[in-house]
Amino acid sequence: MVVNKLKIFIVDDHQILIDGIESMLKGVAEFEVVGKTLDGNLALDFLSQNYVDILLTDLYMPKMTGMELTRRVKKLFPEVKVLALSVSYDVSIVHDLMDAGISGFIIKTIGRDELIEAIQQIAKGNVYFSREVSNEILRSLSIRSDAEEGNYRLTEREIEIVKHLAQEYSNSEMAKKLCISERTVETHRKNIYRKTNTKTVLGLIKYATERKLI
Amino acid sequence: MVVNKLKIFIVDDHQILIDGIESMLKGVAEFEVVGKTLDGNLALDFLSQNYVDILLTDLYMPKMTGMELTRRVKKLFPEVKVLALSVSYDVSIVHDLMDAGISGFIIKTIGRDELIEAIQQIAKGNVYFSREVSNEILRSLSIRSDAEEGNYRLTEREIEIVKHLAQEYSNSEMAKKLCISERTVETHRKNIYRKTNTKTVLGLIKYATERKLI
DNA sequence: TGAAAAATACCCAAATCAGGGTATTGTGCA
DNA sequence: TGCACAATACCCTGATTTGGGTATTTTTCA
Repeated sequence: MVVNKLKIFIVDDHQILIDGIESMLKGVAEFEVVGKTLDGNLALDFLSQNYVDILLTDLYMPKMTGMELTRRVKKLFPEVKVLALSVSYDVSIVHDLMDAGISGFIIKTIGRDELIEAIQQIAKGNVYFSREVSNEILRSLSIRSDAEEGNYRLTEREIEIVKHLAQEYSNSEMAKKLCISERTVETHRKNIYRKTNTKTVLGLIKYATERKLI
Repeated sequence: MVVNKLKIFIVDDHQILIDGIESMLKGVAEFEVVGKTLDGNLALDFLSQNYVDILLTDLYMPKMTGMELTRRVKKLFPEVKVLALSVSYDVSIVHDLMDAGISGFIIKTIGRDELIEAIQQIAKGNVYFSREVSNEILRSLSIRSDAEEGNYRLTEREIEIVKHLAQEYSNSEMAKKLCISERTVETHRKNIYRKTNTKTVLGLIKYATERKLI
């Protein structure tokens, strides 16, 4: 009995990676690369005309990011499973990707066996994350709970203040720009320092940057 | 008359990229991929036993960086030409790479034609840089001259102060740590601000980070 | 060796920030 | 309707930073 092959479509703005992926998948009888493009829009065009099981996409692409592409694909063709491929494992993006409906996330240090395993897993309906990615997710969760046990979330206004601080505004400049009293700015700053457990602008900016608040 | 083929060796910790490169070079009659490894040390072993024209190496690799590999290769086998491949074009590294004896630097957005062109050029003894890389080099040169026309270089001591500032030391803490008077720290800070044309710690750290001073 | 640059140190005043309060108003949610 | 929270604002004090000087010693280099 001949099983239907898994139809795979590849999107990556790097030709070299498309070639690499294709080359890795070439020997696998159950896979079939049905198409590949350098650009998300062309991928959407293809999907509207052809059946595809798995979309393998890069995350960082100039015209349309992998995130954007995932959102559109899941909206228009929810049955297509999306596997993201990235050079780095930036955890902050993973949460958004999962919201977008991604099935897996692998990084480019991946070898042939892991790539095949990842595709097989998500074809079965499971999710697949590279070890490095899942470790990082766990780590970030622990950081987040640390931060939340001692402290609180910043309000929108407070984040606005942080952004201005990052742009080297002084209290009085911010007061003018935001049309509030300098006292108010001072209060926000105090509350921000207390909540984030920081003491200097630089420390705060580091905190905010690590947590992608700004 | 049959011309000798160009012998190419590939080093990259990503199997996927090795496959991609190999796949791109496959159709070119004048090239021959004589070997490939995931690790710089194995590349050195190979070079000691085999003739190679061009070594194509990734820059960011865990065990031995492309920079380190380039240095060793040029020391042991100066006739081998090295072409670096990188995801990003961090200019600060290019200068060091050229010191190390690199012949070219291409980024991974490269297509098949440009890859072939790059290899042909450096085989002839020319240097080859991706357009993005050479643009960035020119840009960084202009920044550098801007900085130098209005200002001066920071001294070693001043850079030490900047590093401490980046770690959120206060003047008095630095004075203690460095065993100097707080007045001295203040003076250094003033001089640093004047030279860098900044006014706050945050601005200074941004300045220093952009210029890779710290 | 002599000049220039770097590192050190001090004085002073103004500006800014940090940290401790309290209080009023509006908004959203239970 | 009332509570919680966010945003606003003010008071006060002490610490710290910024910015203007000058000056001495040590290092570096031509």
